[in-house]
Amino acid sequence: MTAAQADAAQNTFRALADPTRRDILRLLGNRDMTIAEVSDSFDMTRAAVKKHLTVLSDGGLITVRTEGRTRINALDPQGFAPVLGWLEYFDDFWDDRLLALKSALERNQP
Amino acid sequence: MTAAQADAAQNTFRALADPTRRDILRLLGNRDMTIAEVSDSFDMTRAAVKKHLTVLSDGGLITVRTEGRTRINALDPQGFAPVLGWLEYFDDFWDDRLLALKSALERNQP
DNA sequence: TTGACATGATACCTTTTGGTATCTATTAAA
DNA sequence: TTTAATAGATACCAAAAGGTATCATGTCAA
Repeated sequence: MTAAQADAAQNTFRALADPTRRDILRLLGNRDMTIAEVSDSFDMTRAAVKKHLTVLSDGGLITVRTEGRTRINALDPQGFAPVLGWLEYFDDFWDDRLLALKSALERNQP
Repeated sequence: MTAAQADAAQNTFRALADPTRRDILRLLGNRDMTIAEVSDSFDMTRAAVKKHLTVLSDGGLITVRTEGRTRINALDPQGFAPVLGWLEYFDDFWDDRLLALKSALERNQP
């Protein structure tokens, strides 16, 4: 792994470490949103949400496009690649029992 | 997702957010190790490594067993389940192009 | 052009995090 | 039974993280 790739992975892992940011990603999985729209879902100031969006952008997990005076935040699924790549190192350890557990967890999620 | 599951996921994501801890997991993927053995691979005190191991244990990513006066740290692959489960929420977004990218990343990793 | 709206930027505060230094407890061996 | 090795616990420190408040900037509309 190159140094740049390692940094990218670090930014991505860091972005995923905060529960608010993970919730934001789920929101953006439903539809693109402005900062104001994202902020409506959280009990914090827009400035705080903006900081989270910046971290998510640094992690490559979202992209932002400007439309007039609004800025639209969109999920970027490719941003997950560094994490998936890192996790694959452990593929040998994931047996059928673990995959079953993973599926069970998935079914319990909203 | 229950509150307990959410907490477990948080502890796991937090454990993965630090590059030293991700390196420790890779080390333990090769073989089980004592704290002293893990410490040999890093330029920091055993106390610092011990803290990282505690965070990894809180995240469910390693288990510890006592043998005489040594404590053996071992990778626990089941600890990845909350992360894999969370990531699966985005499965719909992972198209062939992304999977190809993921494979490319994997090939470049040591 | 004025005014309202959507956002960005900065300063500041508190808590958490990653680290060291130091002390204590337990276990194996001479 | 000393003595050395392995590890846990605690206090402490600097830096980073998450948050608020405030001000500046750009854009649309009357």
